[in-house]
Amino acid sequence: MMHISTKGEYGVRVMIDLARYYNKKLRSLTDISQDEGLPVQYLEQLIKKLRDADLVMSARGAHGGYQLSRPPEEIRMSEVLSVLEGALSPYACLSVNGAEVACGWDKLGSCSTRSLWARLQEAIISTLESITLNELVDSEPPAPIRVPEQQRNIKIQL
Amino acid sequence: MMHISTKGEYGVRVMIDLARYYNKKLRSLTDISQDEGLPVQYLEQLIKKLRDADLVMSARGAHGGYQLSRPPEEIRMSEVLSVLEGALSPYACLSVNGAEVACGWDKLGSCSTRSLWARLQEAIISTLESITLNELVDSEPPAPIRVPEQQRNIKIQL
DNA sequence: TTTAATCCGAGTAACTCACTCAGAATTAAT
DNA sequence: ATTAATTCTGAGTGAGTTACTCGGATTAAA
Repeated sequence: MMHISTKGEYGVRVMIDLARYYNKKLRSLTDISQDEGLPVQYLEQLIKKLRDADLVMSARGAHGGYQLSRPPEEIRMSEVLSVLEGALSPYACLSVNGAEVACGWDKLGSCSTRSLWARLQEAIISTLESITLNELVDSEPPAPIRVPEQQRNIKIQL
Repeated sequence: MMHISTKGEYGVRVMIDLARYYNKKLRSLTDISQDEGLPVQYLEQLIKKLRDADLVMSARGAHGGYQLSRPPEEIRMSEVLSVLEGALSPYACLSVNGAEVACGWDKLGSCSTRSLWARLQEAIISTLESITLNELVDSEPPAPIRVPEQQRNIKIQL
């Protein structure tokens, strides 16, 4: 359970990549995809979300690319992940901003599991809010890697 | 993201139901499903996992049913949910018991996101370990409810 | 004008989810 | 002994999600 999808994983990787080059140069998706070993066309979808949420800025045309809209220390992982993966809530009863959504049970006054999900959500959100992008950036940009095709999409069952 | 499935949700509800009747009587699945408003045949699948994990015991035949194997205060939600939903890890790099699984990136020494998922996992597991089943049980068994069919499976998008 | 890039919408194979269906095995009550 | 109530087991399924790909339009530097 509770696994994050490649949207979140790849998106965070992209953000870390951009943080390494913050205030240095624009990064094109082809560069990012080569250095991080991720499929370009899939990244296009992800970075659209990041741009719509104003976490990154883009420049079109030749020698275009992306850069962070804000310094890495002002970008919290809660923001990044909620943009990429949707609400950080483990259950429909609860939403990110505190607004509540009705479900069949709580209308009938019997949502015994609610406090469980509420506490879990609180834990998830507060940890993700406490981590900023610059904490995940190692000073040196590592050498470009190539991940073999077969080693993607690994999942643990039980 | 981070949403739990109905396996987890229903399974926790079943455990809460059984906790209410702990040391009182056996509960049949048809009773549970009627009182909680959940589909019987789906519960059969879920409770099999709970039984295999020795969280509940069963008695077959007429007037059979289920009961908790241990008192509710000795059952942690981390146990229940990992049985129902699989590992509580947000990413394949990390597993519940601390044993590590290789992924394409960390073998190449470039798993920049690892510490993020590690901290998230730590938060999730420690909160779920801190909550025992009896904390979720309200003293009085509530009146049986009937959840209208349409109101299941509600999900928030973004 | 060529080339390199972002943008955009659609399509898709594989998988997961949330169940249902059919029936066998076991036990209590009659 | 028969019936009824229950747990057990395995298989199937429609809808949705995931993790992509494909084809092309748009923009801008060289």
